[in-house]
Amino acid sequence: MSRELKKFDTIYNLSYDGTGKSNEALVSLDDEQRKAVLDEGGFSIVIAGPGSGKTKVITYKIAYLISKGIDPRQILLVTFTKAAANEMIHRAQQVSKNPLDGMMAGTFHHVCNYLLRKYASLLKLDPNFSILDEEDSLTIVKHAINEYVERNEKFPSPSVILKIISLAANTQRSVEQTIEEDFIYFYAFSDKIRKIKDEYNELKAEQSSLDYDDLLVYANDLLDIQSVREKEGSNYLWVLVDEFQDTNKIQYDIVKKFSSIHGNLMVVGDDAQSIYSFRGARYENIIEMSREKDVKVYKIQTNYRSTPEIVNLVNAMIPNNIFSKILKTVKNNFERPIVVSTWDSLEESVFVSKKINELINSGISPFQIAVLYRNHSQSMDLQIELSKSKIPFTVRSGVKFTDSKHVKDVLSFLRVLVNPKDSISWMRIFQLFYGIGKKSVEKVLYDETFKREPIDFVKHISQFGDKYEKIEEIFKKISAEDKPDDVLNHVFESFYSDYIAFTFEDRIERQMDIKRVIEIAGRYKDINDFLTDLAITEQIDIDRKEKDKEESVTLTTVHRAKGLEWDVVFVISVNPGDFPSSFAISEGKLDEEERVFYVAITRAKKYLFICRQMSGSRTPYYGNRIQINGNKYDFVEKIPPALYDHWKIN
DNA sequence: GTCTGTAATCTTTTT
DNA sequence: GATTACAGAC
Repeated sequence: MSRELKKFDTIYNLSYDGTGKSNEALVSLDDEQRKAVLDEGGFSIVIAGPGSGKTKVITYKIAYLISKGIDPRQILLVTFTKAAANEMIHRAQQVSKNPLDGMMAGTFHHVCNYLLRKYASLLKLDPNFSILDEEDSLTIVKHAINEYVERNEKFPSPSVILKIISLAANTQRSVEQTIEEDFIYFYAFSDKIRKIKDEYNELKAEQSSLDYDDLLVYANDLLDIQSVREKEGSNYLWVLVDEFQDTNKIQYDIVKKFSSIHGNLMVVGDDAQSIYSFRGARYENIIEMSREKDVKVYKIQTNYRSTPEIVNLVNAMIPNNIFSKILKTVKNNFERPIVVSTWDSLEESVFVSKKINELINSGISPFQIAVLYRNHSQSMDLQIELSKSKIPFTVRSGVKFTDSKHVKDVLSFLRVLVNPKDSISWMRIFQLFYGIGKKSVEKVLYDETFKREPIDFVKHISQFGDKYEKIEEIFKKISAEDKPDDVLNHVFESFYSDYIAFTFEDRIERQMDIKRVIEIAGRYKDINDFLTDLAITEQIDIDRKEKDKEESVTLTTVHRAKGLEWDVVFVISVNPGDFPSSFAISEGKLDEEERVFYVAITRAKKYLFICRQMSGSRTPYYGNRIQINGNKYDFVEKIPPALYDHWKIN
């Protein structure tokens, strides 16, 4: 492990202005934070409790490195979302007053995508590959299933198959091993599922398409090539990884390879906040790494976010406390968290909505209020209630805008232009035209000439019949070299606008959506850049302006609330079966649910309301309603009663 | 072969 | 509640 940095014995070296005279920046860090920032190299882990200034540590770390003369291009920052990366760069820039141009920062998917486009030829990949979302992947899996599974044969559903294939990739295990360890119930199907996976991979290769997992898998393979690892690895003198508790096996491997040359790696995370095990995340990565040789472990455990009352409750609920953390608090006493019991979901919605109204009237900004829930459907009643009360709200969970049919339809045109082999998109396009259904699509897709030169072929596709005329017309006017918004504009004006008007009830909204897509596309010169960003950047806000967001209450799943904070937080539907989910109860995966709950309650700065329904959980799908009284899966039962006030609403 | 209306099925979390 | 499968009309 090389130590490229000199040891610095004073804290005066980091400055706002880069002159080395002011120590203002470092003084604003506490002792725990400062130790982590001043770490001089090698492997280190920062165990960061919620609200302990983790972002601050990373941003100061970056500023510190830059003040030592390290080129921003020598730093690789991997974060959980693109938004987090942007935020950190922005703040690091403010601290250091130095531009951070050229710094590599983004999610694993961003970093891997970058590598793959750059070195595609080494893996015999088309650099213009499409990125498949879950729906696309599922479509292909279904095709693969048809190859091996008889009609009416009893078999796990396509989405389960995809889940198994995906988990296997993320944990770098074989399908058989994955089934044995995590899906034992499907043991009898192991052989067929492996065949389906092979077929699925072949189909993707034929279409030059990669799914989300492939981005990681191929990038990891790429870094196994010595020349690539050495070239990329020596680019990065420092590697920083945020939310390390949510990295999975393959991501951990990628990190190791990136830092294999210089050996300066700092990971930041909190094992108690690991909530992505369904895609292979292992908080054990932190523990494993902490046991490696020469690793330094820093703990930052002072909570700057929440009131002492909230921190007390949080401390009582820390899951799998391996590093025996206990949060310290710095804020003044305020109010105790409140457990609110209502009869059912409707009553709960009415309560939350009324309370929000009160809080807003007392001067709290709607922007500082959030409602968190375990799954999206739990927000439906509340959405209705908030609308009735005319309380503005923004929903972060649910179907992503870019997943809606109309948006995917128009994007398909862009996708086939850059990657003509993308038959998933061709299918979508063809079926938009009246009179073309599944059978016709197959006929075209299997046509030899089409297979060879799809784009040229569609310019004469009307020889297949009159119903193809419109397609021919459109493709004569658009090309891969055009700007993305020009292509979309043409598609929209020449037919898709009419298609919407003819097909959908909510035509105006959908047409507006497409216009907004075109507007966003206008920020890009290159079609592929635009498509890639849409595919792997978490949220493209489409229907709301920044100003609207500031004036509205946030509704979100706990998963999407990661890293965020609000003055007022309502956690709703904390009923056994809802939260923790019935799924987790039946699978015996309660520890992860506890961590999700922990993440939820640690988002609150001043007011925390934990809402539960006495009528029991509303998950009829899994059979019996689960009674709440005395239930061992009841989170509220686990909180010492002295730490909260109880309100009973009726 | 395609379109359309209705019945059946499934429902966690996300890049 | 949303997607999918199926049946029957064109």
